[in-house]
This record gives sequence, C-alpha cells and structure tokens, in this order.
Amino acid sequence: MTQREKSPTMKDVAREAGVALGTVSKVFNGIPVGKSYRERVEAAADRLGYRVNNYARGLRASKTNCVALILPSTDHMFFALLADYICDALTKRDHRMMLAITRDDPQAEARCIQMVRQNKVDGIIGLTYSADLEVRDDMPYVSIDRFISPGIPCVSSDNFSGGSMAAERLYQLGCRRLLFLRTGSHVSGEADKRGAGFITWCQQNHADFEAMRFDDRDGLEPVNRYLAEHFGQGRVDFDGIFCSTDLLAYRVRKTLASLGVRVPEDVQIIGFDGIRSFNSEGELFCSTIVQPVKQMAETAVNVLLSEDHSNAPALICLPVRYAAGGTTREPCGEGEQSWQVNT
Amino acid sequence: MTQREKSPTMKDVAREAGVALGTVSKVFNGIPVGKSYRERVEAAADRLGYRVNNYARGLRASKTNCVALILPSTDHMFFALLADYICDALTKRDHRMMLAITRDDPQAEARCIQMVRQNKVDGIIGLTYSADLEVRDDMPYVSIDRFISPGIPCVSSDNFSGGSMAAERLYQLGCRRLLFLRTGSHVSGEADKRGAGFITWCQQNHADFEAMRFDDRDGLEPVNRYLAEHFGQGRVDFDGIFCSTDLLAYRVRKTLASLGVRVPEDVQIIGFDGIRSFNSEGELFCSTIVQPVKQMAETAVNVLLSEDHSNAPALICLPVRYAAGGTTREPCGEGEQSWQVNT
DNA sequence: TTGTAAGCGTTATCAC
DNA sequence: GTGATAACGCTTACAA
Repeated sequence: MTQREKSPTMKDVAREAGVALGTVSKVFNGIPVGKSYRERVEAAADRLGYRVNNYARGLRASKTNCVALILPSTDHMFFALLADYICDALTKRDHRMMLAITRDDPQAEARCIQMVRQNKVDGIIGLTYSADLEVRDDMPYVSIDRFISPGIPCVSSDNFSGGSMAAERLYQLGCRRLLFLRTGSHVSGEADKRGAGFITWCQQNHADFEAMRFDDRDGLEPVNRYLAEHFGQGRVDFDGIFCSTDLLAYRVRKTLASLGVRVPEDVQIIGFDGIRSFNSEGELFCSTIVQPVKQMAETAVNVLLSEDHSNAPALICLPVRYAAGGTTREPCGEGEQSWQVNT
Repeated sequence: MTQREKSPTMKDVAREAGVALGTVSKVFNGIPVGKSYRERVEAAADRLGYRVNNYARGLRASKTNCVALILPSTDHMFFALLADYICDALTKRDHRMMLAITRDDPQAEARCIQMVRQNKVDGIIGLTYSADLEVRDDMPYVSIDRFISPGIPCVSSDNFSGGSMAAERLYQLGCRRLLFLRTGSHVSGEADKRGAGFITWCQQNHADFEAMRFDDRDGLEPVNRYLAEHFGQGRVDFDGIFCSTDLLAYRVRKTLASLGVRVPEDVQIIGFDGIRSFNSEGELFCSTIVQPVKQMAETAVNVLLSEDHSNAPALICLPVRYAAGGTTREPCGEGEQSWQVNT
C-alpha cells in the first residue's frame, strides 16, 4: 500500500527475452516482427507481468488512448446513462474515459476544457450549456445535443421529429386542444427543436395549440401558475400536453393532480427523454419520446475516433421512438408500466 | 480539428521569461522561488497559454493527479450519484477521475484493474463484486461497500445500524410480524449487514420476524412466489417488511398491489438506499434508510489521498438516516413524497 | 536562491 | 529484421 514497487519496463522485457528494446516496442505496437521474436517477447512480458506505460507513450507519441467526457453532472439518469454507454463504447475500442463534471457552471466548463487539454487526451466528448464556450478547433471534439460550430460534429437525437411525433400522437389519441410546455436552459441547444417540431406539426395539420416556454432559473412557480389558470376551478383548457422533458411531465402531472385534473382521463401527457426509474431497465415515468441514448453514445465515440474526422457531418440526428407509459389513453407498451402520483 | 498544434513547453516559458528551465518547474510545483522570478514566469506562462503536461510529469514523478473509479455501471442512481460526488471531491483536490465500468463481470473487473494500473493512476476507488478480486497491496486502494482485506480501507454506510433502525421503526409504527427480504449478489459484502442488524434488533427485542434471502441470479420469481404464499387469497402474514434495497421494496410493493394488499394500510415497507426519482433532488420511492452517498464519496477520497495511508482504519461506517417516503403510516418528511404503483 | 544535467519509459530513425 | 540512439516534457539532485 505504501510503496508502488516499480513495474517492469520494456528494457526488462527485452533483457528477459534476449532481444533488443526496439523489437519489444514493435511487438506492442502491432508492427510486424519475426514470429519467433514476437513469441519470445510475449512470453517474457507475460512472465514479468509487463504493461506498457501509458504516460511514457503519451509523452512520446502524443497518443494517449484516453478521451474526456464533459457532463453537467451524472446526477440525472440521462447523463448517467450516457456516461455508462460512452464508457463502454470507448472500452471496446481500447480507450479509457476521463470524466469531468461542470455543474452547469460556465467557469467550471472552461476549467474542464483546460484540464482536459492539459491531460493531452485524444479527444473530447462534451455536453455543455455555457453560452460562450471556447472550443478551439485544434483538438478532436464531439458535442452532444448542442451545435457549436460547423467544424465541430454534433450528435443529438432527432428532437424535431420527436416533437412532431408527440403532436401527432396526441392528436391521434383524440386530443384537440394541445399545449407545449418547456423549461430549460436559456442557452439554445438542439433540444429547442422539440418545440419547433411540435409547433410545425400543429400548424401544418391545423391543430389548435398553445406553446409556453419557461426558464429553468425561474423555478416551477410560473409553470404552476400557468397550469392553475388553465386547469383550476374545474377548467380543462387543454386535453393534450407535450412537455419538453420527462421531469417536467412528471411535475406537471403532479400539479394537475393537485388541481383535481385526472391523467390520462382528462388530459394526456407526453414527455421527452425516456427516463426510467432506478435504472435503464426500470419503468417509464410517463408516455414519452425515447432518446436513443446508446446509439448517441456509440455514434459520438465513432465520430470522435474515426480517422477522417475532418469530413464528418456537422450534425447527426438519431431516430427517436414513442413509448406509451401510462399518461396517455392506450395500453403501455413492451411491459412498460408507469407511476401514478399520490394526490 | 485535424492537427493539434504543439503547445508551449516549460522550455518556451523559460525562454520567454528569461529564466532557467528549473525555475519554471519550481514555480509550477509551488516550490519557493524569488518573487520577481515567479512573477516573470507566471506572466510568460500566461502569455503563452502554457499548461504543464501531465504525461511528462507522470512519467518523471510518477504522480499523475489522477485516480480511477471502478464501478459496476453508472446505470443506477446510487452508482451515478457516487461517481458524481467522487468526481467533485477529486476535482476539489485537483485530481482528475478516470471511470472504469465492469458490468459485474469478474473478468472485466480484473481487466479494469490492469488497465488502471497501467495508467499509473495515483490510486483506485473500487466498488466491485467479483469474488476473487486481486488487489495487490502496492497501490493505494479504497474499497466501497466491501471489505477486502485488513490492509485495504473500506468505506461504507452503517448497514448494521440501518437494519436495526428499520426494524425499530417498523415496530414503533405498530408492526408486530416483521419480514426481512433480501436479494443481491452471492458475493458477500457490507450490505449483508443490513439483514444482520435487522435480525439482531428483532431478537433483542423479542419481535416476531422472518428473514428470507434470495439470489439475484434467480430473478424475481422466488420472491413473488414467497409473497403469493404469504399474502395471496386475503392472507396478510406480515405487517412490516424491510427490503434490502429500494429497488426490491418497489418491486415488492408492486407485487403486493397485484395481490390486493394495500401499502401502507395493510403492510408497511422500508427500503434501503434512499434512491430518488430523476435525480438526487427527486422524490423517494419508498420509506427508506438513506445512505450518506456524499459523505461516502468524500471519505473515500480523503482516505485515498491522505498521506498516512498506512494507518487508515480498515473499515469506516458512515451514519445512515431514516426517511419516510409514503410506504409507512406517517407523514412524509422534508417535502418527501412518494410514488404509488398502478394496480 | 538559481542554473545544469541526468534520467523517467516509449517511440521513431537510422545504419546494419 | 534488428539494435543503438535521439527525442518527448518534466522533476530533481547537485553544483554554482
């Protein structure tokens, strides 16, 4: 525990195998080498428990096999799951993952980027919200859910289609007075397209709708006030609500319950994200547009690690799907079941 | 994007500042140096946008300011939150975090440890389940929730007290026929003490109880069968259940609901973990013993990074607390509210 | 106090 | 193919 006994080096392996240092290096870099030599080296390395030192390699070759993931936090199932899948995808490609957490603090985001650059990682996958993020073009960077500049690939789910999908679904389920509710960061990102998709569908299909946007910083008060105005005292001004996130949907449902409005009998609700309870095998909290988190993770890693990083598309939208989760008048799909709020 | 233009080195800074290389190094290592020199160096470094190269530093000094966190996954709020807090605690102490995910696979766990050692991190925080984990004593290692050997500090919550607490609480709430239900890994860990604490309390207080343990690998079938035997056809053999995890509590509640047993009217349930919906500010799923995740994270980091790592206590149990969350006959605490299962 | 120089473990470039 | 040898950027004795 106290001392780390120094591990064997290539030199040791070379001596043990009776070959030259360079030969050992080649073996560990997949560079062709005489079969008998290779075997000798591998045997010796095994015997000594040798592992290449990534720091020496990083120093010399500036190839570290490590990428950094920058997230606001992992204290949210969406982020946590993303981290999980990205870590997996990286491991499969023999890369390690450094995790940096920003807490939504622009300063911390800047610090993270600094820290990460200092660590000479091979690339960065970042999900950040700060308005004036400095991403210099000189390090492979893939952004998630936020378009930064044409030179930086952005991976996100197809938020626009998701919005349309929600509108269409509510309409098909019989809703005729639709409401779009959004809370979120004041920084614009791909998620804004959820509302755009919803509104576009409504307009094209001449559906009666209203769209309300609230800022995260104001808390839930404005939302609740709005709901009280439209659902208080027996009123039910809308019969279908699309919320920009599952969390919002859940809160709206709770507020509606306290106003005596029944879900899904009086109002049907669709959220966005596909968050589940406990873990990704849990139950949905509401009917929702499910983001393809795993695909997003794998795509981000693929784009980041692809050779021809230069001609990667600037924006990659991955398909979303709808899943019934108890807040719409239809059976829950695939064993999905949802929760009900205590009144 | 394509080329990483090479960043300035200490040599550049030295030249720019007109001082020797060693002086620059000292400045960046907090080693006392003439004030005027220090300022010149800092100015020069600033001008050049210099950052020390951690790989070179790691190679030379075998001090990398990086620790690895090994988790089964982050696809569970408990793990995700732990990762979140640990990352924070490390950042505060100017360390980076590498995350390695094992998927509960013993082989992957071994690979992780290898990988992590190869990366020459300063230490490891590990939450692992594999039975025959090889942790060599030559690298600082802190285990979470699992005692490995006296030489390796283990941080966990006070599972035993948590178990007693649950028993006592159920008793105070009027339950007289108690049941302990456990699912989990076949590998023994600190969490096993939850049951021990529960049973001990019951025995000492002459409370009538039953304890059932199931293996994760068998799925939920045996649990449901057991419940059906004791709660089916109008029977209510127990009026208070302590489940080894919130997830289990949630599932039990669902099964009971399907059997027509009301919670908390007919049976009161207490879980363990303190998992909340969506994120750590969400609502509890059940009345529960809350693990002090943040404290666990900070303690693990402190122990790992403390100088006198040698005489660290072998086992550190952090205090848990009880929180009412709707599955017991009492008001929910601190704005907690819980969920109710659809029948 | 400051400057100098010897590595840390690899990789890459050469002659052989 | 193989085997010396020079970097890579930094820390750390040690000499000035």
